[in-house]
Amino acid sequence: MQERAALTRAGILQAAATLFDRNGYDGTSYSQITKSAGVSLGSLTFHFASKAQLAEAVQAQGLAVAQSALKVITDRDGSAMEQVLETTLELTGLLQEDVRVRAALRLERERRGSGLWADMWLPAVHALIRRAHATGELRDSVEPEDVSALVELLITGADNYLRERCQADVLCAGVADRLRRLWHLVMDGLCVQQLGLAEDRDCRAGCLRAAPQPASKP
Amino acid sequence: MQERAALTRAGILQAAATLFDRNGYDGTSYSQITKSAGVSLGSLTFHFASKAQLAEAVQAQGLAVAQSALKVITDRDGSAMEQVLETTLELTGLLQEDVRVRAALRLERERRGSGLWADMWLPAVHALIRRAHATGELRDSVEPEDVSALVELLITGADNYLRERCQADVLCAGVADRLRRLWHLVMDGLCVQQLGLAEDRDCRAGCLRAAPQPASKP
Amino acid sequence: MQERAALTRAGILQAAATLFDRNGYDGTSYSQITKSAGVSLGSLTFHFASKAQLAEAVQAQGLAVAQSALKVITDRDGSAMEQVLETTLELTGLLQEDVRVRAALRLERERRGSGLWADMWLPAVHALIRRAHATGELRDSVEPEDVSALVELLITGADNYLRERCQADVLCAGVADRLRRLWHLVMDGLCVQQLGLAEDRDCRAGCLRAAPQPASKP
Amino acid sequence: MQERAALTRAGILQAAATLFDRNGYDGTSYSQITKSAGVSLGSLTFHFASKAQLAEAVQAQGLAVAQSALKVITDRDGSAMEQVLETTLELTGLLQEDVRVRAALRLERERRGSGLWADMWLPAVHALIRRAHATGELRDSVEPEDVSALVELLITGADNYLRERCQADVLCAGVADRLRRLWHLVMDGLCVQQLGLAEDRDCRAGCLRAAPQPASKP
DNA sequence: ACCTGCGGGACCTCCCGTTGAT
DNA sequence: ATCAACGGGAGGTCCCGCAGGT
Repeated sequence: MQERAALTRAGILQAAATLFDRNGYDGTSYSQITKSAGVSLGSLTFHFASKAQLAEAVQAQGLAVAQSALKVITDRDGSAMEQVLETTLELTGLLQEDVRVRAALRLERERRGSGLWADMWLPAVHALIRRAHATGELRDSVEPEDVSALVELLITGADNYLRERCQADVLCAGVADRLRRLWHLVMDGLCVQQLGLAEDRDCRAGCLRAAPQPASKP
Repeated sequence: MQERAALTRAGILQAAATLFDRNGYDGTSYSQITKSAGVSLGSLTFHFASKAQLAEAVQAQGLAVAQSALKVITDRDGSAMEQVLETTLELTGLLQEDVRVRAALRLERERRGSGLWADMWLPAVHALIRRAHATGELRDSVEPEDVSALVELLITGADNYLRERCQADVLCAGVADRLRRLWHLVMDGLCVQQLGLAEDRDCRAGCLRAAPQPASKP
Repeated sequence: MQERAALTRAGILQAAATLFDRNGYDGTSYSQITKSAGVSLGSLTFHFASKAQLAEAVQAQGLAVAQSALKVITDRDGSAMEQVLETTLELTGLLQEDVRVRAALRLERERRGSGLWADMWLPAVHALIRRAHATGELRDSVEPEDVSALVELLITGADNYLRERCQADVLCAGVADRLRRLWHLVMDGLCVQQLGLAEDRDCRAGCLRAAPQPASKP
Repeated sequence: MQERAALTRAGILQAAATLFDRNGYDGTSYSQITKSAGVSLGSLTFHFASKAQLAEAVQAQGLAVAQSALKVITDRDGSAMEQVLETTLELTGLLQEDVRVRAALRLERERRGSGLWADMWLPAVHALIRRAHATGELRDSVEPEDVSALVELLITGADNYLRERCQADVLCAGVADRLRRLWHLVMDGLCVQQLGLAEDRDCRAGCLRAAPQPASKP
């Protein structure tokens, strides 16, 4: 009966992620989660000994989801800055579509949780940027450290931007388009020559069409 | 005896702003506030009937502080984009120094508070940007609406960036410098020619040296 | 400025009586009273040092009102049982019309207040009943003590009956008529021969037509 | 472990009934109840989500107790008015002995609780009275509706009468006797011929001897 | 004498995250 | 994996002083 347990666990995680994303850590109670996941309180505490552990599991799940999505990008070829652009687009796409990722980011912000989120993708992006700097893709006056910081800052800004504009589980194509344009704006401002995103490898095109994540019970 | 009341009220607001900024709305309790402000619970509820009202007062105060600070900038002359740059620098400076402003922004994000923060400064900035676009200060490929959105997004991103790096009431000159560089990075990317900020009118230079706001009791 | 004080005091008493009657002692708060009476909280505590004292004043006022109304009846002539009947009618009339009396009775029930209400009218009624017993107006099998108890019980029952049926400050003629019939029913059951109430001395006829008491602010 | 839960629940109900009966709804606090029932506050809120729900449960319990006690009477034979008399005696007996019934009645009076108490027994009594009227048991001048109203009024009056005279959980035989005499007084006044209550079916005789309900912890 | 603004805590209802017995 | 029980606060109301003005 290991499968049923895993299913229950996943249901709890999904419900918890949805609620944490919407109401935050303090704003989410056990009773809300049990109600939304359709499990008993005992079942919940069996799988997750405490609320903090549950939050950590939600964070870990969100990070894992994002990490595997990013891996696809870094495995492709392309100029360094193009990869940076694609990474940021992928992250904002995830932030828009996947409650698990959104919840992970929100939880990390609300609980003093030693930068796991940034550690996941910033090092790779920073390496790319350094490479871009070395190969002359960036303008001379630009410091690599500043670019990394700027990207990080823009990602968190985009998260809040999405949070204000979009209801939970409602995709807003307009906002997505705007963010995509903003990314190009910033990137082009930083680069010597303009970036173009090849259509055939635009991973986010698919993401913006459908929501592949499992639906949560209301 | 109006003065004592005003003093008490201000003390409560200051303590509440500090705590709201640090721990958020849900994370701040009446007892914490009373302890920090050194007043009784009865006094607190006399001035602010409910926690929500207190939060609104804190928000209003923060907005007022920011608004008056911004007014100084828009009254000066300078090119449109220079004023935009100064405005963003001023806002990030306030976000770094003044708990009241930080608290106001955080509270608005945590409570569905109908965008008062953005309404305070975005319209003016948007007008400046449109003017810059009309006078050819911006690159041709840049849409004014996108620039406004980008600035908004960067401001909220900067807020979170500061929140992670800096403790409350601790000035981090390094972070301030970095943000200043980032602003120039983005602005220069958007503009036809590079912006320079005249030293003699750099309002933020003073802000980054000292914290003029009243200290709160620990 | 004694007059203004008396006026304030009276206003407070009126408001308090209305609220005590409607919501009971525990269900009525200082803030409700001050709001309804249009006075400040300090003014209230100046006139009545504590809530208990205020309640006692309301009780005393209600008793005084009832007492003076009853005095008119006992000064008239008529058979003993006729006077008992008129007294009960008068009391139920007061209970229906006058919040001050209603409040006094309710407060006495809710606070262990040593039977002042009953002491006001029961002795006189008991004396009348003994006289009726002695003069043969009552049936032989009837004990005077039992009749007194019955009347007392019926009065309190009538109070509750009115409280359920009638909204505050709304006169319900139907209920009044019914109570009058009930009184005759019981009295006639106790007496050797039927009682008739002479029209020209029926004090309650007037009471049931109009509400002579001062109106309270809502 | 359903039994322990049921036991705890019953204990809470018993303690709550005792306190509600003595101090009323507003006058009874959670801490009093937990102390008296010997359970923790969490346990209380587990069984009854709110004070209002607890009050409703106490009311429902009291009504159920009274209803089952009345069922015995209506299943016996006897003249209509005899059954009315027995019903009233039974009700006053319950009001004297059983805190659960007393609490139910008091709670209904204090909280605007849509006449469940009266609905429980008044319809049956009213039917009996109509039958008595049809079969000529009542005097001609008596309206059935008035008799029903009179009985209802007397019951609530008796409740208050008992409340003033008797301490909680203290049986006062004298008062019980007096009430019994009063009932005969009123009934005989209404009827053509005197009622007698056969000794062998006097249900209240047993009630006045012992208190069968479970004792509460002080 | 009369009134007010302000402040002080104790207490109440109830929800929360958590743990034992089974 | 569950039912039941546990306390610890949470926000909020309440009744009431007390200094100061008129």
